[in-house]
Amino acid sequence: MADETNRRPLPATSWAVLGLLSFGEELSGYDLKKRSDRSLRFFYWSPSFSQIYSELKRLERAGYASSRTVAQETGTRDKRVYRITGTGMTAVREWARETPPDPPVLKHGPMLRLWLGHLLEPEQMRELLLQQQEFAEEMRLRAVADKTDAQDGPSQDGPSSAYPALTLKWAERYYASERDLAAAMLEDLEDLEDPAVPPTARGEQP
Amino acid sequence: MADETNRRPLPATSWAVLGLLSFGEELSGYDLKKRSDRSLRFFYWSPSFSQIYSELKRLERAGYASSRTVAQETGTRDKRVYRITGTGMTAVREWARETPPDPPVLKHGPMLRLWLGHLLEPEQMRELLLQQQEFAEEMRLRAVADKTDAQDGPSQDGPSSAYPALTLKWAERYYASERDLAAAMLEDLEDLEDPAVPPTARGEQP
DNA sequence: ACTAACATGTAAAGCGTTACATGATTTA
DNA sequence: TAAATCATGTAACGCTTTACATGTTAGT
Repeated sequence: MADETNRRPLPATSWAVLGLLSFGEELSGYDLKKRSDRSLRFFYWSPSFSQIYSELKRLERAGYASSRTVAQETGTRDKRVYRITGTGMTAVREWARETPPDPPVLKHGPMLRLWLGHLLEPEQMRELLLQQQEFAEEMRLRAVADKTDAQDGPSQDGPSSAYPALTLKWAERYYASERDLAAAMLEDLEDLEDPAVPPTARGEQP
Repeated sequence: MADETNRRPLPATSWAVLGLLSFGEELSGYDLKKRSDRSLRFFYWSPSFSQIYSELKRLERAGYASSRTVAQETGTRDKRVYRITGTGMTAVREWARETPPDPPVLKHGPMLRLWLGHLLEPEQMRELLLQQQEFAEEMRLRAVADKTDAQDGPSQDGPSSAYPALTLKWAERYYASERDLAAAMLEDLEDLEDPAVPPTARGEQP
């Protein structure tokens, strides 16, 4: 039963978790965290285990998900699995359609350091940018891997995995760009430290 | 005097605010919020007024900043202005040099909606992407404007504004890419909805 | 037998926002 | 003289993480 005492709108994270369930599968908190790391992670952040567990409780309280315990074979262990309800499908659909998204937020730690370049040695700035390139390339490769995973296992009925695949394609390009942006800034940095060759003198006019 | 009872490491936001002070100016909380909106905002998020005020108190308690009240002319109004201390400069320099940055975090609300494309109408997805393009272009233009502002007003002594300008240049490219990524996804979406012309048949072979 | 990974949570604490309160200054 | 902006905070609240607690399963 839905507990309708909570009239406050749910935070985006709740909808993200309910979104993971909206593909129709019955999943445990642990499963949801893994799915989250392979999808949400690339364009939204992936919530911690403990938050996923508490979001699931909230969703159940709201009537948007139902749970049951599953006992495995002979062991006494029981795991709790969640499934989206009809009410939940209606609610998440309405949220996705009607609630205008907040502007994207970027928290870019490395760029924060580079902004404080007057406190760093040039070598440290280069190091930061190289690490950033590596990170971006690694994320890009993971997005590619998860995209092919999602396409190879189209599973059964459920909704098409076309849109998740589309966002992973977006992520692939996003991290490629992130990688190239680091490379470009590396060049800008060299121009700055070597004023003998001003940037306008490179690659202009034959 | 520094209150050394607090041994916990400061959160990144504290360093960001101290970073704003590390350029040497004496600034009020209000000033800092404005600076933040014109620099940090593009690659890190801009904290709220109330958080800036509480961060300033924490920085003063830690001995990293000092404040004094300034009375304007005849009015009884007094404003509090902050300046970084020597200890503060040392601390923020060490933080920037020694503390490895967390990986960049992106919270992309529009992409979260698009990932749930099976809950939306195609027209709504197009609308989301168009708004995203607009947003990205607006941010890009603001970064350009703030970059020229920063270069035109090199002010007096202080550290060079070269590194802030560099990060604004990065932001300019970042938001240009964000804009183009939305356009690319718009095309992918059309390919998806019109399977008569598969994507591989566009622009390949003569 | 031991270790790593699986699995499910609770508790405490801090981060960060929104709403609220207050008052001065400037502009229309 | 009314409204908008400048300016400085406090209080309440909720989001989110880290640390902790507990036990199972699978591999070596």
